[in-house]
Amino acid sequence: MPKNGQQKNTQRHSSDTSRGEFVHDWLQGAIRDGDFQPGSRIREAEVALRLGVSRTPVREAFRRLQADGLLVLTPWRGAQVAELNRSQVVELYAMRRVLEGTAAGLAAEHATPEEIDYLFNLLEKDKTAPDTSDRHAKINRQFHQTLYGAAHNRYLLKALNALTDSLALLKSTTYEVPGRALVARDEHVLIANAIKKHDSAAAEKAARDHIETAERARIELLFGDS
Amino acid sequence: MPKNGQQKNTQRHSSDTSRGEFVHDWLQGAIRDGDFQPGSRIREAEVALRLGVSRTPVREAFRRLQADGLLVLTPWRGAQVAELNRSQVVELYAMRRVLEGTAAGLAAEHATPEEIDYLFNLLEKDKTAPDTSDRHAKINRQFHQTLYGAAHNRYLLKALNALTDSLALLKSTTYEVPGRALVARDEHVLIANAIKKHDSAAAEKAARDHIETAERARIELLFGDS
DNA sequence: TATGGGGCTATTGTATACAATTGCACGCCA
DNA sequence: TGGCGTGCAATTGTATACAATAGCCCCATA
Repeated sequence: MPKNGQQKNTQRHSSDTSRGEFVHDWLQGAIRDGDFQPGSRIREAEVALRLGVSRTPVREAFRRLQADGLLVLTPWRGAQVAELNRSQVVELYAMRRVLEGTAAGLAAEHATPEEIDYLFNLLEKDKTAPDTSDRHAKINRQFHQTLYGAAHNRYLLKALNALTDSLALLKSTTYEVPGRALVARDEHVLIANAIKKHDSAAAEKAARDHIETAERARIELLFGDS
Repeated sequence: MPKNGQQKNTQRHSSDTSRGEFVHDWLQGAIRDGDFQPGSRIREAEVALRLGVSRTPVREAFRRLQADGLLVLTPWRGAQVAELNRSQVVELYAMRRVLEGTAAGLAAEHATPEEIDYLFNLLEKDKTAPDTSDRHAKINRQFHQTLYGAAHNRYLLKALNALTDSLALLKSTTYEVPGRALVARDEHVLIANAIKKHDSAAAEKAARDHIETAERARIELLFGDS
C-alpha cells in the first residue's frame, strides 16, 4: 500500500464516472507519483478495501493498466508494478527521441497561435519560477504536453502519453541533476522558436537533441556511468 | 454477432490460458477479420453466450480492447467497434510513416542475419505466390511483422502493433487495388536491400516511401479521390 | 395529429459467493 | 541435517445475483 503522505483523494468518486474509471485514474496517479514502488505487488483486495469498492472494478482497472504497460499481470499471481531494466530504458528513450522529434516537427506545421503563445508562456514561467526541481519538473511536463497537443495527431499523442507514463516508473526526475533545469530551458527555447518560425526540420532536430541530453542525464542518474 | 463464415474457433480455450485472455484474443481476431463491422454494437451477454463463459471475462477483454483503441466503451451503453473517419486515417498513416521508417532504420542497424534471411525468404515467396490479394496481404503482414521485430525495440513494436490493429478496422486491403501487389513487392525489395547493406538512412527512406504509396492507395480505395 | 411524460425493458455496473491454483510451511524420511 | 512431498492458507479467476441507468414505446392530452 502506498505511503500516502499527503492523503490522496481516496474517497467517493464523482457520481458520473464509473468506479472502474475511478480506480484506474487513482492507480495511474499513485504509480506516477511513486506511491507504489516498481516491482512491488498490488493485491486486488487491498485496493478494493482502500477505495471502498468491490474487487470487480479493481480488476477492470488492472487490465487497462496492463494494456498501458504500467502493470505486469501474471496468472494466479496478480499485479506487479512494471520495472524497467537498462535496455528497456535505452529503448524507451530511443522511441521517445523519434516521437518527440516528430511531435515538434508536426507542431511547427500545425500549431495554432494560442498553442505557440502558451509554449512561450511556460518558458517565461520557468525562468521566473522558484528554483526547485519539483517546480521545474511540473512546468516541463506542461511544456511537453502542450507540444504533444500542438502536433494534432491523436495516435502520436496517445503513444507519447504511454511513453511518459512508463518513464514515470523511473520515479526520480532528471531535474535533480544539478544544472539540468538551465540546460533544459535553453533546449526548450530552441524548440519553441523553431515552431514559431514554422521550421519543421529545425524543430524536429532540436527536440531530438533535447531528448538525447535528457537521456544522458537519466542514464547518469540511474547507473552512474556514461 | 459475426457472420462466422468459416467457423472461428469458438470452443474451449486451452486450459493454461485464462478465459479473459481467450476472449480478448478471440475478439481481437474477430475484429481484425472484419467479423464485426466498425460502429456496430457488441453486447457482453452475446459474446459470453457465444464463447461459453460468463460476462466477467468478457468485460475484462472489453477493457483491454478499449485501451488498445479497438473498442469504444460508453457508460451504460457498452461497446462499439471503433470507427475511423478520414482525418483519423490520415493521422494514422502519418504516424505509421514515422514508425515504419524508424523500424526499418533500426532494423538496418540491429537485424540479425536470420531476420534478414527471413525477409528475403518472404520476398521470394511473394514472387511465386498465387496471385490473390488475400495471399499477398498475408505475406505482406509477415514481412512487416518481421521488420518490426528486427528493430529490436519493444516500445516501437508495441506501437506498431497498435497501429496495425487500428488499420485493420478499415477492413479492406490495399492489395485489392489492381497492380498494388507488384508495386509493394518492389518497395519491399528496396527496404530489404537497404537493411541487408546496413544502410539505415536508405532503409528509413524506403520504408517511408512505401507507406506513402500505401496511404495513397488506401485513400483512393476509401474515398475515391486523391 | 403531434408532443410530452411516464413506466417498462434491455443492458450495463457492481458486489459477492465460490472454484481453482499457487506458494509456503511443516513434517517425514533418508 | 537436508531434501522432498503433502496439506493449508492466501490470492486470483469465474459465475451469478442484484442494482442502476438509459432508451424506447405507448398513451394521454392539447
